[in-house]
Amino acid sequence: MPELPEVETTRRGIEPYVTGQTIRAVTIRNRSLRWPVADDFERRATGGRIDSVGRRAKYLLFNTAAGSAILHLGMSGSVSIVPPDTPPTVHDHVDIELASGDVLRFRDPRRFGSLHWAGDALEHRLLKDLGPEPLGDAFDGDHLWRLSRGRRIAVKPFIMTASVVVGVGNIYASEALFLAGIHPKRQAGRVSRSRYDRLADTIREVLRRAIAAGGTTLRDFYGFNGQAGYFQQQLDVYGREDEPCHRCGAPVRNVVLGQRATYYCGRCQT
DNA sequence: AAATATACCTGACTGC
DNA sequence: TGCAGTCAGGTATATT
Repeated sequence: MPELPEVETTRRGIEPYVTGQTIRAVTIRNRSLRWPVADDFERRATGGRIDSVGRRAKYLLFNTAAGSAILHLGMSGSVSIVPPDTPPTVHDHVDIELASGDVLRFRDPRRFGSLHWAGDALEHRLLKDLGPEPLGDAFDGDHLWRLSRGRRIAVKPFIMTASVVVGVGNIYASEALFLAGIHPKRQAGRVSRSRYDRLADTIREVLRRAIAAGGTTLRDFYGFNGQAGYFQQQLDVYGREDEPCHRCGAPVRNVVLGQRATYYCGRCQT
């Protein structure tokens, strides 16, 4: 399941193959993604030169002078670079053929992903109201503390809210809260300023480490070249129900919080 | 306004 | 072996 580290791993993987390439053709085999792909996507994208491959939150941005393709991998999406004339398989929904002959291929079995075109990607409705990048300068403990005052929502769903901070998905939310020693059910408005400083640090730390490890492969995430990430080997709590806490040895607990599996140590996290 | 529920989808897994 | 049922989860949107 792509979270920010998986998307960033993908971005870095495809960047050398895509940057500077002109889009020769676009083939969309299935437009029924999370939102239907616009009818004019092919026309607007074809012929443009991809000057850079960017990322905002978990959206990949293929930037041309005329605008950007905005690709979200959803839960099960992946992109790969394949040689010319590689036959598509059942869930290969979009091909972007480059001047080099390589094809940028989007596969998404569950079709929770999406593909848009925008003249200015950052002004697109899906992007314009997003919170700061967790690895950027605008994100710190003070930001979390200010936004959380008076909020009764549990801290875990709070840090997973896109208008608060982007890119903190279910796995890394549990991990960051463990490292910060904060109970996931604690009300966001009742976490102290100093603990938010610590939490901002652990969010950055866990995301950086996961990017360095090539992402987390839990079920069906693989990088652009089919390579598995290996951050799952470093997970402290996620998916470790009843196994001993790495810090104190107490069994890791699993509860559902806001419809999401949540893992934590009942002794270390308060 | 904030909190919570819903919708989208299919592969992987479970239990019979 | 097969089948029905359950679960997973990102996130915009609808509902409370």
